[in-house]
Amino acid sequence: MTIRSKPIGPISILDIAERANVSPATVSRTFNRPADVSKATRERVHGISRELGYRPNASARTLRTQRSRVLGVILPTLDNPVFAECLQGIAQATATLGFSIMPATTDYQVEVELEAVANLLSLGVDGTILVVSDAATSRALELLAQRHSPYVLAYNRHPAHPCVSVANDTALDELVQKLARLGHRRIAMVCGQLKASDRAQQRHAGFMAGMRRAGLTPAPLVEVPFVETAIDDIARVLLGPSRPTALVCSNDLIAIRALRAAHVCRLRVPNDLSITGFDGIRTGRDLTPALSTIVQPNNDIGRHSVELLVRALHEGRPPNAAESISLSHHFFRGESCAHAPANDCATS
Amino acid sequence: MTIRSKPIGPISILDIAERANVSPATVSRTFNRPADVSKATRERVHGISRELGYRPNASARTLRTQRSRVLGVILPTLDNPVFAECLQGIAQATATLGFSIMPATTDYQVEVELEAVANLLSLGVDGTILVVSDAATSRALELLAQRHSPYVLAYNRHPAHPCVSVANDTALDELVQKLARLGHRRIAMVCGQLKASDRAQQRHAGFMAGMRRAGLTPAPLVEVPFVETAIDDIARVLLGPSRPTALVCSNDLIAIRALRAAHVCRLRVPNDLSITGFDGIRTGRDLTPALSTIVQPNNDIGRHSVELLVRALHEGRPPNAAESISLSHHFFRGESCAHAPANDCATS
DNA sequence: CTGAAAGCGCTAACAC
DNA sequence: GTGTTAGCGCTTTCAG
Repeated sequence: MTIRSKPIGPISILDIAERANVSPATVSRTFNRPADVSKATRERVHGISRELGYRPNASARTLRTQRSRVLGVILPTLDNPVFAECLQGIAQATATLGFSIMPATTDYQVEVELEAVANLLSLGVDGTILVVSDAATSRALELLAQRHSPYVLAYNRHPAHPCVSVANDTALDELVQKLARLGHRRIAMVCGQLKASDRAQQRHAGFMAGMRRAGLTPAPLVEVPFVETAIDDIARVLLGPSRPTALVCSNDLIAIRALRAAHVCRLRVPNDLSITGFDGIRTGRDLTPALSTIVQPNNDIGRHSVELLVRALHEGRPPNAAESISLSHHFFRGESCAHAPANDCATS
Repeated sequence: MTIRSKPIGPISILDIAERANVSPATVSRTFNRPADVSKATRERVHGISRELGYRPNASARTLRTQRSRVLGVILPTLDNPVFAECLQGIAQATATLGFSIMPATTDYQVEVELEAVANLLSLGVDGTILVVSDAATSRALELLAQRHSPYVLAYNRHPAHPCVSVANDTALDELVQKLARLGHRRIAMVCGQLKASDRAQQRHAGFMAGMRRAGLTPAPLVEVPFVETAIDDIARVLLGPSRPTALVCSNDLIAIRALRAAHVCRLRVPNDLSITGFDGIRTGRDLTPALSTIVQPNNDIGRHSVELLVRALHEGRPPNAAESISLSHHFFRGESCAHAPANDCATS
């Protein structure tokens, strides 16, 4: 039960060295290259260390070696389960590999992204995993590059950077084809602030391409800037003229609010209206109707980001764009998506 | 657009000192006690630092001062939005106060809690915010105490420790009274593994007290150990003999699955069955039916934990149990909760 | 108001 | 296989 009552002040390598009758260097070796130490001393040192609960001081080690075994993580917000699930994956993978993480959230503000990177740099992280608003114009990435600090983008997808992501555009194109095959003709896309997210832009581009390919005219884009008003904004569209038969939402949080908006408007989902999301957050599967969505492996996106970054670090180099990982997505057809209503189903 | 192309290797205090024609000590003072430096040199030093993008090396500073301005955070999992929302609050508050965080997740395993604390200690955190399985028996807390490392518990509620939490037991007692007033007689509680969470135990205790106070006999406790089987487990109860008219769930994630279970069993919520949760996660409000739940201020729990901890640190002492903060909860009556079905409503 | 010097705890040459 | 030594970048007495 008790953990040992000996040590009061922080224990240092010198304390261990003294008690083990060896030099501090040998203690250091015992931890860093156990093979270079005789079995006898190794066991003695380990024994004493365990007894006193000694762990090498990370700051001193970092200062000396210039490596911290800490990864910075920059995310828009943890209030969106997508990023929380991803961070969970990052936390698990880093723990396995003996790394720690220092996360910061930006609330989608680019100035905060830059500040966060500067901060992480001074904290001495070995590398950074980040989700930026727009990879093409990010000053945060610029700073990282200028400082030659290794990084991996998660969710963002850009040919000039190492990224772990899914094919946002393809996914939406495919989705539109599926909806078209279900008889939908009036399909509207709903998204948050387009300029705050390159993913949303890519998804929108895929949507437009898909509509074109299906020979359909897209309904006007519905932008819902704030969560507070999202339900009202969507309801307004649903009550307007020539209401869509399908709402394609740029993420699951919006899709869930669209579900609510449909309810408010007394529309049945999926009988009167089909709704789809994007992200595959866990909760979506437990909803009624179960949310149809393009599932991306959020935990794995985190995991792979860590693995890609750490692999490069071990090889003493930054990850590069050519190593980008494209993870596969899939469409989960939940109950929120079905055939277009009969009277709307102009199967030409 | 460009961020400056000068510096290649990491810039140190010496570089700044040289260019500013002052000693390193003066540069240090400029950052740490600006008042002790003449306005002229201060501005010169700041100018050059900004120009070169210099930021003091955190490891060196930590090693020297024995303070890192980093807080450790230990949470069960980020897959539960409760903790993700809380971490968001922690991240925001720490950023405001000039601290950084190092989170770790435990997946509710006590050995992992202990390991995480040991790890954070060697990383030199100034303090730790944690959610443990059981505050009364936590070895992680024991280690923290033995090392005199400041900490604050979030969500846990125990008289011997500094905690930021809500009155779990009271909340459930009150809830039961509300349900009784709505005519419910057969009320069952549903929770995860009781032994993995002292909150769940407290909520259960409050439930039992409330039932007693209302003169009701509680239906057998429904324990749903795994998320994978939760819906089936709950459905089984709903299909069994003398089905409850109300399901009181120990958290929102379980409540959402209970909603699903009701649907599977072709029960209408709230007409045939009332369901309540606990936590007040954001998504609950957007569901249909909107989830009735005991709302706790997750973001604020994080914020206050940080503030309590940092205040104590500034005063050079650990937070103590007497400073514990009890935040207020409230019952949000969403559409998932209503009067008991008429035929079951034995208003004596 | 500013400088010189010591040292936080650790690791990595380099000797032995 | 082990010890000696220097120094990572910074802050902090202590002088001046």
